[in-house]
Amino acid sequence: MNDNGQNGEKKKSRRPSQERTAQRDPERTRAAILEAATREFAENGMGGARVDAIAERAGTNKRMLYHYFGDKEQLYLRVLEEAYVGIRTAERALHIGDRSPEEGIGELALFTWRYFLQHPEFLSLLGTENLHRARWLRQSVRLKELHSHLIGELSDVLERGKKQGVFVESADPLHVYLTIASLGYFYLSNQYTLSTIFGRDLIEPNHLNAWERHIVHVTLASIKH
Amino acid sequence: MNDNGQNGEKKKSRRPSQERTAQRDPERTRAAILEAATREFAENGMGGARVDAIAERAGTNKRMLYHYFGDKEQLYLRVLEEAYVGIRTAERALHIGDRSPEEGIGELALFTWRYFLQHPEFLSLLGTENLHRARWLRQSVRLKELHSHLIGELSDVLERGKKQGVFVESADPLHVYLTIASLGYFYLSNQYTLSTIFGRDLIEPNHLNAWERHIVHVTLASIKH
DNA sequence: CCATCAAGTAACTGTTTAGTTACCGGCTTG
DNA sequence: CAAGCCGGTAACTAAACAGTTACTTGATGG
Repeated sequence: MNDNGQNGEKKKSRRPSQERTAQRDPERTRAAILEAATREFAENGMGGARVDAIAERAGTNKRMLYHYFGDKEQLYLRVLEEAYVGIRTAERALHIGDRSPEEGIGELALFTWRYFLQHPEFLSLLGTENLHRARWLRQSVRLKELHSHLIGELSDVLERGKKQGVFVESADPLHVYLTIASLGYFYLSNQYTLSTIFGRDLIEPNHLNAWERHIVHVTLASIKH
Repeated sequence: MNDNGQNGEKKKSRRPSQERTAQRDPERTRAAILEAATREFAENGMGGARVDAIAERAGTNKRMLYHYFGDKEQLYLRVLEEAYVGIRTAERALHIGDRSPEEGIGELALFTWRYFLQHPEFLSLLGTENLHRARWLRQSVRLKELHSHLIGELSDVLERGKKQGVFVESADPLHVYLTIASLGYFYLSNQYTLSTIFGRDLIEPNHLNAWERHIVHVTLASIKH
């Protein structure tokens, strides 16, 4: 079908594509690259991730990657942004203000823990971004407004609890969120070194459940009267 | 050029007992490589660290690096091991059992927080090692015995507190340590993304002090009656 | 004073990597 | 149906990389 000497002029003829497989689907290709990049960056960090590996995982090639995302750094930022959008979107659906203050905080703690547990790639991306001192996140314009909602809603719940006399006056919304996130993040993201040095498999279901209860307990114990 | 003349020193002392001109200094070179590697790995991770950069930072060259440490991976493991030895050694000097149970736990929490604060490279190395699922740490033979002392001593303090009725029966030594470490680790290692998304400079001294107090408060609140 | 050996230097090598270029072919539209 | 745009392929390139080799320097003991 493809005749190399079609007009006799030797242009650098390459190997003809023999098996024409998939139909064209820009949206699918783009999404596949993003997902493959998420896995590759999460597993290997920014320095360890390979552009070739991403293209291969996505079932496409580097040309498309550069076409859709510019370069490795822009692709990485895109991955990071999507990861943040993912957790903040799920968080909004919680509506922690609909319950009693105590239940609301417990609910947020449970949600955060379980989200971390189900999205190890998010934790990993955070680790990588912090290794680089938020070099790429700081350039993001999309993410300024994304996080204020969380603190606002949490602040309301705490105020309500204080008025009802169940929470101490000193309870601070950022501190409460950092407490919840700390306990989940460290346990999961450092599970490999921790399991190694303490000789206990932290990912075992019983330990996981015990730690989930512990997070809720610690969070509430630190702000309750 | 520099002829000392005297060769009357016929003691078979292989080492020149004093006053080495320091042109050549194996011990110093070795230490310089280890320190340079610690910084390079902490700043760039395993995948991002460059062997050339380590040699240059150490004021030497790659030949010496490979001569003393074998290859990049062995050097990295060495750096990681030294980091663990550093914190566990400092920890032992605390003797948390010498005080009342409550003071002992508070002391451990304060120490851990301040050690993390003063050794950001340790946190960074932990992050890198966990990204790779403890691939190198698991191969280490030196580190099996290093950590049991911590849990043992902590366990004693908790038992004493339970007998005195100040701590709840459910208090678990590993959970207590993980709580302390979580709160310190997450705040510091994720300070860059956190400061960016929440618009607050977490490394500012007032915030740092507030978090230090918070860690002690949370830790004790979670185990006290 | 010279043989030896360890400390140290610098240029080199084969491979890997991010990013580019040359080319292909289906689809739309004038 | 020709023109050309757009999704897609694969080979290519310059630079960066981990690791090696050939060599120099200087202290020490015989």
